Amino acid sequence: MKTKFVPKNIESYLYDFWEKKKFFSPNYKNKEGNFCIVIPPPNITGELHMGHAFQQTLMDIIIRYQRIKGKNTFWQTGTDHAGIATQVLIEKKFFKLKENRKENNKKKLIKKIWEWKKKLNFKINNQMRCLGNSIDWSKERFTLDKDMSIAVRKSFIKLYKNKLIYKSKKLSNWDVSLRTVISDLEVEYRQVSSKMWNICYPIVKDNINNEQEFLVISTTRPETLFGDVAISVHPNDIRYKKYIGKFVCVPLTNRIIPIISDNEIDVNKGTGCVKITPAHDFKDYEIAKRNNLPMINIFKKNGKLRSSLQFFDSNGDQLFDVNFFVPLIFKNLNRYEVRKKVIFEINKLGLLKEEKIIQNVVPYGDRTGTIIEPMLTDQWYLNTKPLSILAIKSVKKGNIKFIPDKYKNVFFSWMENINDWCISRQLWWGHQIPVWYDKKNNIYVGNDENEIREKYKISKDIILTQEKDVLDTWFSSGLWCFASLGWPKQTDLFKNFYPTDVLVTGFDIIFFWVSRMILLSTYLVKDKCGNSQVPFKKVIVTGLIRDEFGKKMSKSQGNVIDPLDIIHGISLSDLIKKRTKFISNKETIQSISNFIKFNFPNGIEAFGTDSLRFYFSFLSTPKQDINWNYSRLKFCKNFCTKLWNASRFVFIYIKEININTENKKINLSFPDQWILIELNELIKKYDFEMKNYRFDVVAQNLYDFFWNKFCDWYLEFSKIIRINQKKIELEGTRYSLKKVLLAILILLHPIIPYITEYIWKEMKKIDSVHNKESILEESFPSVFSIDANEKIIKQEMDWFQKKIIELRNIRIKSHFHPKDMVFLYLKNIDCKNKKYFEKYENYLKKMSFLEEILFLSDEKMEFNNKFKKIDGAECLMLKK
RNA sequence: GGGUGAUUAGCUCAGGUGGUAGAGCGCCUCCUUUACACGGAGGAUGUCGGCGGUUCAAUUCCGUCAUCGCCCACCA
Repeated sequence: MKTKFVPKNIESYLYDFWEKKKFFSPNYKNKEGNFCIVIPPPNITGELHMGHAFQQTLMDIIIRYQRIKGKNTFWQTGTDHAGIATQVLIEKKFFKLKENRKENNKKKLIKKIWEWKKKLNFKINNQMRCLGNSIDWSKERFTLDKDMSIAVRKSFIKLYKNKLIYKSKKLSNWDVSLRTVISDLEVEYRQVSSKMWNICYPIVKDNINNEQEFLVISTTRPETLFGDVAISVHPNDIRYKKYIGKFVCVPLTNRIIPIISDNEIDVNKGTGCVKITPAHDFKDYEIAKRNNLPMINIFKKNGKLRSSLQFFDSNGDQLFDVNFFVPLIFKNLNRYEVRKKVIFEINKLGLLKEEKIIQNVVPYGDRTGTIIEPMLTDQWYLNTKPLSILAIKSVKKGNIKFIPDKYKNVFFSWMENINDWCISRQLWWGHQIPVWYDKKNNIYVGNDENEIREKYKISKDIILTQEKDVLDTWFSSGLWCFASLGWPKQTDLFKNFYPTDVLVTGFDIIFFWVSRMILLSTYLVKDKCGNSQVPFKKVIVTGLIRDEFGKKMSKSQGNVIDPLDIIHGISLSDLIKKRTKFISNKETIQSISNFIKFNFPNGIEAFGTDSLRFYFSFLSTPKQDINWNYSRLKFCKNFCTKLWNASRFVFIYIKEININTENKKINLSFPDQWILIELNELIKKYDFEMKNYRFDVVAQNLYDFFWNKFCDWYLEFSKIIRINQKKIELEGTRYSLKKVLLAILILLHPIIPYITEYIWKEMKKIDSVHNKESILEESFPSVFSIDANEKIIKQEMDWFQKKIIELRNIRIKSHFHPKDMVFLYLKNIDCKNKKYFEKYENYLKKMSFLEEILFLSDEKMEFNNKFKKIDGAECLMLKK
């Protein structure tokens, strides 16, 4: 073994070795049962970030642990097509925004995305290999695979047949830049300061001679006045009660609309008068439905004002288009230009009462960052309420457990207040909805056109066209747990590994993904008895890794830490380039470069995968936010180095004392017994904490045992035994060293696979007793039975270690060099302690560099107050 | 507004079922000793956010306040 531990020298070839030998494939011979994890499929939009690396490491730790425990393990991998995110990315990257989304571009774009997918998939898989993920690559899947499509269609058809999927015209979240609808979850509300205007609406006089009166409404969106259908006040608002039932004239458009009352109006907000724009506001939409008001759509799909307004009744049925309500000057303007102009014109008319700045909350599309426009559109919905009952039940019954438990309540509160899920998207990249229309817009749902024609006996003369919309990407992701295993086919994988055991994911996608998987799985997948199947038995919810200062890592902040850079290292100049790549502001670039130059003057050193993985296991506390911490990462690398060096020592020892200790009754000395007792305790704790998924505690326990017990004490004992050269002792120590090191390697292997495999192989070279090829074939270390009173051994070791520390202290206080040979005088020591001193004299002398231990009674020697106290005895150290 | 989490050594964080506070880094002193200076030996440092309560005993349980965070809802 080389004297220096260099991660890159061992990591790359070991992964190839594992892969070639197919160690990661399911091995149905194992008797301890099956164990499966499906990966949360990374989006093909980009390479893996620290969060992925973190979560995947935890998954790999679990998988490797279960494998060593004798389970037949399988880790399903794959990637997600990530509908919106990917299409946005490719449109931006390769197509000019203006020419996109024309039907003749569709093929080009899809082709480009597939090329991109291939490239990214390669990169992502390579990263996963670097991380040491024990994945069976032959089973890799993609959410747009043909088999996935089968599962998607099967699910859609079943849900449609059972009347849980329906098409409807409703107010939906419209992203004008993407020109698609998005679901409630994809809307992100941001606190912003915006302008609020008070506008006068003239009340229609019931008598020509009456004075002109006005109702003043408050609005942040004056451009929507073209879609006003009423003014509403609270029925008990004494200020406005008298106007209820009268009419106002909408400024600029000269439409007459009624003044109505509604209990939902808040008298304290704005002026207490609300303009009702049902086609562009969710609350107004509800008010319109309650009060049987019409709805007016005023925007085109790109957010520009329509020249002819679309009128609908309160059920969403289109009534007529009217083209004389919008003045020519507003034609073809986008919503913000309209807003500006409306205010300008209204002011000109003297109808603008007030303008002020307020703090309010505005909905944005989470992928595009554009303000969402509520619009009346035809969309496909999944009625989630009936499904949620099954989902809630399976979690309540404990068939699915959340870890940490608190997330259960997050899940319940969302499930109990769930709204119908809008599953259609006006995009190209995704699963096209399996619905066909004839000329009369009759709907046919099925696997393909031929099947439908046959089933409904539709002649070839009738043209059928497929629904152009695709499904929300989360619809297919929601099937991932079972569809990736082969469902609806009863494949070996599905039969053996479903329901899956553990899902490791972040709290940020509990609603997007975890909940939807539970919803769809419990409804769609049943066991032989017809009981709902859960997609996974446990969900481990991890925290989010932030930078050293607790800030979210983001490209625009220039604070992203790339897991590969930690593994392989990166030079200063490359690091600066990488972190400033997505930033345009020169000052920001400068400050980021300065920060990097100051903190990483030599770039980032190569820590290697194992160090990173050991570090990750320390980070896996049940916290919501996890701060990056270089000093701990460094410590983790030091740990690997220590393991390397300690192993080297053990090998030197084993080689030198070449006694065969196999199949032989071994006499264990005091330190041997002690370290094996400690190892037993470690094994028990390790198992317990692994089952609790407290990898931080596992790592801490392993560290503590290995460093503080094995290296600091046991190896020191072994050196003394080596000096003593007593054959019986040497045998015992050689045996124990081997047993303990092997156990440590196996226990550490799930966390730090490379270095443990490497050392294991080295160990095999020196002292081979079996024909296993890899540490992956080792079994979990069993607890050793010790032929001694464990309690007494531990007590005496405790006494011994305390004594050594006391002696070291006396040495330091007496200003002796650590290796000076000294005489130790003990005066008036009690019997019990004297017994121990005599019993462990040899170890004490060697470990503390004592020439002699001398027991004195009172009279023989005066210590002149220079003595220190040990166990009540006076103690003096003198140089030879 | 509803929910939820956090507050422990200078920094980053552990502390299942209450019983004299732990780790890593950092700091101070000493040591290049034949596995390791990415090391060894020794040391300093905490009224465990504030205030109340339960208890023989509370960092741990309950209440309350303060500060910070997250999630959900919300374009008047």
